[in-house]
Amino acid sequence: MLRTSFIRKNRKKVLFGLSKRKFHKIHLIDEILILDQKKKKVQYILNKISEKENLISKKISHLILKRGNSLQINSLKEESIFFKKKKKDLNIEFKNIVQNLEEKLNQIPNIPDEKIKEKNTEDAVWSPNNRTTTKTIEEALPHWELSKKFHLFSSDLGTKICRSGFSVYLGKVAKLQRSLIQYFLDQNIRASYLEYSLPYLINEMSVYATGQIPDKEDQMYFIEKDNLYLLPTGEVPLMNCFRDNLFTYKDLPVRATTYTSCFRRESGSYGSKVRGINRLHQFEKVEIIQITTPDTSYYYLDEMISHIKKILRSLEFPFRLIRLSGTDLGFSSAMTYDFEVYSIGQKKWLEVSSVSNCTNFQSNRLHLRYKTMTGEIDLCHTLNGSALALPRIMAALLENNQTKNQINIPKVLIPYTGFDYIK
RNA sequence: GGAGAGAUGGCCGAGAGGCUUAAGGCGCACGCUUGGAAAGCGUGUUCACAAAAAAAGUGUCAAGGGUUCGAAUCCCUUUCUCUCCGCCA
Repeated sequence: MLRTSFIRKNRKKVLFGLSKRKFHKIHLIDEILILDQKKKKVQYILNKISEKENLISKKISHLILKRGNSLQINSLKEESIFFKKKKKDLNIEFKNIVQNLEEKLNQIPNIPDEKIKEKNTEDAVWSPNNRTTTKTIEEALPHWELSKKFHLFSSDLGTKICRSGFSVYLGKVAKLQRSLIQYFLDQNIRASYLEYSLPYLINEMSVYATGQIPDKEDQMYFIEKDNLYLLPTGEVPLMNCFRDNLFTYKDLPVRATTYTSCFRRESGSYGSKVRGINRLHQFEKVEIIQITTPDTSYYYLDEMISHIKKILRSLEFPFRLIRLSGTDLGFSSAMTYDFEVYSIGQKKWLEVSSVSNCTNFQSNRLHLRYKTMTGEIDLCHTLNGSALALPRIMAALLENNQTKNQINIPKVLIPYTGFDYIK
C-alpha cells in the first residue's frame, strides 16, 4: 500500500509510474487526495472536541475533590454531554472516510522503479550462458514422456486421490525432490539466511499485509470453516513473522528462508501450459526474503540475483534473466527479475524464480519500520525471491540430463540423492 | 470440546472510577565523577496522528463496542496465553 503522504508529495511521479503499468483507474489518485484532505479536517475537529471534553472532566474532578457546589458541576456535565453528541456523529463520518480511503488505496499497485519501461526491449533479457542452450540431445523427450519410460511420477494418482493438477512423485524422483529442497536450503543457509519452518494455513491479516488481498484473492484456497487461507507462497507466512516489528538499523538486513508447499487454484489455466508438472495446484518451493533499509534494497536485490545464478550454474542449467516490464510487474513489486531455465525436451524456457524488490509497499501494511542512526523512524524495504521453485526445476533437470537409457543426476546433488542416475 | 485464571511500556511489576501526567525496578542512552573502568549520582527513555521542527494537543494499559462528565480500573464481544479435564500423532 502506498502512503497518502507519498502520493500527495509525488502526484506526477505516481501517475507516470501507474501509466507504465497500464493502470486504468487513474481517477482514484485524485479521489484519494480529496478524501485525505477531508480526513484531516474531520480529525482536527475531533481532536479539538476531545480536548474540550478532557478539560471539562478535569474541572469536574477538581470541584468534586474540593467539595464544590453541585449546580456548577451539573452545568459542566451538560456542556460535556453536548460535545459528546457532536463527537458521535463526526466519528461515524470519520470512520466512513477512513474506510473509503483504504478501499481506494488498496487498489493502487506499487510504483515501478524508474528503470522499468512499459514494454520490454531486447536489453531486458540477459542470457549469461546462452551457448549451452544450443546443446541438443537427439530426440529429447518432454518430461511426461520420460515419466512413461522411467516411471517418474503419476498425474493419474494425483487425480485419483484429489483432482487434476496434482501430481505424485515416485521412488527416486521423490527422493530427488527431497534432495533438491535440502540442497537449496543448504545453499541459502550458507548465504546467511535463517531457516524458518512455517504453518501452511494463514489468516486474513497475513494475506492482506503482503498484498495477496485484494489482488489475488481468487488464486488462493480458502477454508471457510476456520477462516484461513492455504499459503500461495512461503513469502506470506515468512514475511508476516516480522509484522509490526520496529527494527534498529543494526538489525538490518533481516535474511530468512523457508521451504513450504504452495497452493494455487490456477483457475483459467488449461492446455499445454499445464502439461506434466509445469503448473500444479500444489508445488514445493524454497523461498528467500530480506528486510532492508531503503538505501540498500537494490544492492541486496542484485545480491539475491547472484545467489540464484550461482545455484543454477551449480546445477548446470542453461538459464536467462528477464527484467519484467511495467505491464508484467506484480502488484506489490517495484522491480522484478524472472529466472527461466531452458528445458530441452519441451524446447522452451520455464520460469523457476521470481525475485522482487517491493520497496516500502509491503512494509506499509506490515508495519515494518526501523530506527535510523539519528533515531528517526522510517519504513523498511522488503525483497523476496524463489530459491527455487521445484516442479519446473525438476522438469528441466529430467529433460536436460536424459540419455537414451537413463537420466543422470547433476554432480552436486549426488551426495544428497545417494544415486547418480535414474533408469 | 468443557471448567477456571490471566493479558499493563524494550523487559519485570504496582495500580481495582477523578491527587496517574501509569508508581517502583531492570535494561538502554547521555552527563557528572575517574588516570581508565566498575560502583555511585543526575537527566532522559512507548508508539501513532496533521502544513507538525519546537511548544502544546489527540489517541494508545491485548482488540472492538458499551456505561459514565470522567475508564488501565465497571459491563459485553472477540483474540491470545496459562492450569485442569476430554480427545489425539
